[in-house]
Amino acid sequence: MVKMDSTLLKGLTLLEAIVAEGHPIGISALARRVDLPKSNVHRSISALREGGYVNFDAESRRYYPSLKLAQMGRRVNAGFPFRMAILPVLRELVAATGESAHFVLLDGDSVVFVANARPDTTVASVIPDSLSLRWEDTALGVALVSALPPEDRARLLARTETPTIRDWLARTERDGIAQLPRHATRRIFELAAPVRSGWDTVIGAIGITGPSMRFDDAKLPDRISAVTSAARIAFTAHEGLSAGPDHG
Amino acid sequence: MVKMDSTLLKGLTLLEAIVAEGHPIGISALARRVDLPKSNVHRSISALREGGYVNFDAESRRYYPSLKLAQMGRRVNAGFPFRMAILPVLRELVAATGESAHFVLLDGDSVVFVANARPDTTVASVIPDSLSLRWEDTALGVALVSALPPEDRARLLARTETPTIRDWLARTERDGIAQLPRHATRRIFELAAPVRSGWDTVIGAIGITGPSMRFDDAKLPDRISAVTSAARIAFTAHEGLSAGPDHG
DNA sequence: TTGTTTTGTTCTACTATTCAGAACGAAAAC
DNA sequence: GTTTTCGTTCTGAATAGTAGAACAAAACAA
Repeated sequence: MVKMDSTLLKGLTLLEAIVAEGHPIGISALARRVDLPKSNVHRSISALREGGYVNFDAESRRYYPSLKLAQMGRRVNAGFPFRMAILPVLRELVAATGESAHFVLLDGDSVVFVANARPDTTVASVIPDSLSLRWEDTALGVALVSALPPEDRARLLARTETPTIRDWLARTERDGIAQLPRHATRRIFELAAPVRSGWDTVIGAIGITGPSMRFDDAKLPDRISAVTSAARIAFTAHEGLSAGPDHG
Repeated sequence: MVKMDSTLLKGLTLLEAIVAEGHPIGISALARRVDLPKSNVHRSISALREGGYVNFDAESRRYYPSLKLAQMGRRVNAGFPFRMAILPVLRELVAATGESAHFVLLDGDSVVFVANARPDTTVASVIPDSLSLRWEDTALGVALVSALPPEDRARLLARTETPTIRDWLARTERDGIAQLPRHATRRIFELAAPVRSGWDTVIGAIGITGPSMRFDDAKLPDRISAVTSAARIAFTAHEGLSAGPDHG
């Protein structure tokens, strides 16, 4: 076993617990949640406070996360290696199709929108960076999962209740592209393909979205080829990058 | 002096350094940056890795932040007490003016967009949550700074090079509202007022933005009164909340 | 190639820090 | 008024982090 700072790990777990709580929480409740002595939590939280990661509501004597994490999160996303590499590809996809382009990564049961590019023209629906969506709720997610190794795909499938998802997955695997002419709740269409690294492991998905009214059968072949070619060049053009995150 | 986990604090500083770097970085460079022994950094970074906060690029043997922080950041922002309290006020402002409404907090030399609301209609420019902008680049920031205690304002002014900013600040202080008919780079107008707590300390700024073409002198008085009244009710309506973050 | 420097990683004895439970007054709840 | 829960401080004992040396593997220079 590798040596490491257990104190640091415990503190981070504590921070996660505070974040997960979603509202200000007191020492005792927190100690119960993470199963640690009160005095211990009290000391650790002092460090988090000193570091500026949590605020203290003096009136209710409760702790809640400060905005520091939110700002660090933005920086992380902005400088994420994948993002830097993928952005030019997305811009090209926007130029080719005139629609918004997106790149997503899998994280647990969700897809995270790591990078987005949109046309200069006015758009109705905007996807913010690092938005997290259930994979089965978007073509990007379906495209990604369709290309996963069987065991991983099975594990994800076991946890979903969407009845038609298996058909959609099968169609996507056959065509190499996930199509969604009209999103269930948002009035948009989606077109997405998995992105593979040089060794054929899936690392994400790339795709475009736009108003459903622009889901035109005549334009479809061109758009499909634009998306698939974007997926192809996505990482062959940037081989210098590593195989990806080793977590998640 | 209060007792606290110094290991945790050191680890967080390390994490901050990795995030600040903006690109993958090795152990030695990192150790130099934070002025700590290599072996020390190595051990701490193992914990960060175990926690899923940093990834390891095996090829270059360099470390970079994972997307975990980005996702935690989103959660933090979504559940931030200020945000919850201010959102209804913003929605009302949107209803009254038909333009996008925003609430910002000061953080260092920047304003952070903590909460945003926008009309149902299509909008060209969208401000994402927790966007960070230099205060002098937006009317929201000018409104906030104009209401700061003299010493704080002077400190911020000393660090800016924008020549016309003093005039703008003076006008804002006189009128109680910051106006910007046309943004320097983006084609929008801005209208903003400082938000004070019950004890007359500034805690943020509230305002609206929209296309410059809609900066109509006839509508201006109504919009100004809408913004100022929103600033007034912003925190009298939510006295239950504490005075705010104790950091920043 | 060869030699030199820098890198990431492991090991160690020393020491400082965290641990866990008890104890406390102050609020809340009953 | 009593009991429970709360946040906080205090301990000795035990553990975990410290800093420097040592190492092989890369990267660099000549």
